[in-house]
Amino acid sequence: MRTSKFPLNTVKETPADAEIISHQLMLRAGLIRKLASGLYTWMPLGLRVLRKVEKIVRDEMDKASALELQMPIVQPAELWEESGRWEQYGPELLRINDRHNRAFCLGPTHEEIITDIARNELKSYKQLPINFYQIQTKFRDEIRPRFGIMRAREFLMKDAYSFHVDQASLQETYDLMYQTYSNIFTRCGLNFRAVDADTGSIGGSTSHEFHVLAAAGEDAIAFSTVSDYAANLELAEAVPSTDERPEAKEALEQINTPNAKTIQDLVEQFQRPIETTVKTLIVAASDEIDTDLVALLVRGDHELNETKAEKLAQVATPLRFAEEDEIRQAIGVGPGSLGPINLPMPIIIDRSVALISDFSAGANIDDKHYFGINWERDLPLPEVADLRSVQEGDPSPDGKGTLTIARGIEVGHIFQLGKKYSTALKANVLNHQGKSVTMSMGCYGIGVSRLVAAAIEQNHDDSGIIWPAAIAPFQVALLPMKMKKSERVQQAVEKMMAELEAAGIEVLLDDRDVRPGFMFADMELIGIPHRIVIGERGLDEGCIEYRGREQSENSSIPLDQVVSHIKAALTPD
RNA sequence: CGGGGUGUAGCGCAGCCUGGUAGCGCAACUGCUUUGGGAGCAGUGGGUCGGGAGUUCGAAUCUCUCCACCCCGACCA
Repeated sequence: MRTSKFPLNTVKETPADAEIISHQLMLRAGLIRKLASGLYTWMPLGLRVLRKVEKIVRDEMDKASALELQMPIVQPAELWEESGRWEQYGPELLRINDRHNRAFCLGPTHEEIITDIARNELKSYKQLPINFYQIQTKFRDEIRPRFGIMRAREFLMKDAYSFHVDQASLQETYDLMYQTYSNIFTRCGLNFRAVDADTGSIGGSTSHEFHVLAAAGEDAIAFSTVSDYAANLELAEAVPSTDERPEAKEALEQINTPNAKTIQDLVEQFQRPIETTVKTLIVAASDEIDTDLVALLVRGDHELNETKAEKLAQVATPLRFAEEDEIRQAIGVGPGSLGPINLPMPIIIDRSVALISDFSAGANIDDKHYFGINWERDLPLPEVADLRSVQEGDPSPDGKGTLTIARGIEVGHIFQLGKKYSTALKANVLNHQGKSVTMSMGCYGIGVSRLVAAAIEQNHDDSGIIWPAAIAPFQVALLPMKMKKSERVQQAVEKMMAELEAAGIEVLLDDRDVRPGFMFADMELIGIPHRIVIGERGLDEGCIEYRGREQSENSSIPLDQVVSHIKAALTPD
């Protein structure tokens, strides 16, 4: 390909409305253009990258014996009513009426459609297991689309759905998909982690998210420094580093603390170690108990994990912190002096709180705190639960190593759906005994367009994108110096171009009549992994100059060795 | 949807407070010179100042209203 036939549309200045680096670079490099909020055109250069990712995904899915099909984007309301999601899904589901005023929606996902296919087409256990997939445009009317292609309303997704006669078969395919996903992200050259995930509202038992590690990630994930353990921060189990509570040494003492409203104040004014302070958080109670409020206690240096708190039977869903006047009414004290002693409501304490002695907390009297509180001596030990978010350096729950916390971009998610949709839509097959059984289902998604943005988040420098080899739009940038003036350069470039293309290498020849610096800057911005410069200077020695996108020095390569050199550079390690 | 912010040439911005012929840089186009890290000079084209209404002799500028877009939160590939 030649730049004269393949306009690059690069821009030097960063568009004002792009916040994160991948969005900025995708606009600057001319990969995408915005049409409206959350809607993007993939320009020719960007589409080449998208297609490469698609090809890798397709390749690995086919290897895993999944079958590609393609379902409609527009879906009839009836199927969604049958699954119950027409009501459930909310405004993210874009609903439309046709000319006959029949209700449809734009597919945000395809469980209903594929389950309808399955119940019509699959009759026998002999046809199972089977795994269908498609790579197709999805539409979700996101509340707030942002970060360009990363959270767009229209996006490209690979979604797969598997059907099974029993759980064991589902587990087998699930494991295969886990491996397939690992292969896909590895081939795309990404640093990723498979993370234990919340099954949330979709239901089912087991679920993993695949996260690309990058600072711009929207999710915090915790993972072990030595093992495969990784979990969403909301879900990572907080394991105390000690398992015995030390002996009580101090006497219980009520202290005047007129200027201490926060843990920070207490630590600074009274030299109490922060690890022996306790935060008392008052939240709304669920209907399961008689009181309106519940107290949750975590150590002063820990953060309450709202997801974990919400899962407690005593706590209202969604979690709601009590207002100051509610607290005053119930306890007769403001939020700055709360503590477990004489607290007129159920108390649930974090595991680590159960393991401290001689700790400090509010006295439930304005401007007073207790120091030297000890469980069982001064008050009974309340219910203990895992309430806090893990922190960097906490022991890994699997007992191997400690936890590191990083941000991740979710590019894949695999679920064991179980029978949620197959039951709702009555998708049954006959089993070995000739009995009708409801099929079990798995579903497996990859955000194909998001993956492109994630790859940039993880691979860029000040000059622009650094594509991982497998998804680069072109493999080699061929840059002639003063081609218009030099017959010799012209001939050498044409010959080189022909040789590289004959060897199956994707070359972008910059045949624009622009200055060298302009070419270099453009090729670095769009992230071509390998660069060949041909000029009079090198030709005198019978050489070209080669530089990898991540290198800072040129190397000279004899003309007749260029193809083999490039081929070697393109071969994965 | 709640909170914050921005709309002026393809992109980045100034002008608005204090109303009076719409400007700068980049990009584009033409010509000449130049050519190993985003060239120089000369010239050219491009604007319903987000839309509507109002105030005024006169509105990019003041008022009202609608719209679009961006950022923070709940959701998710």
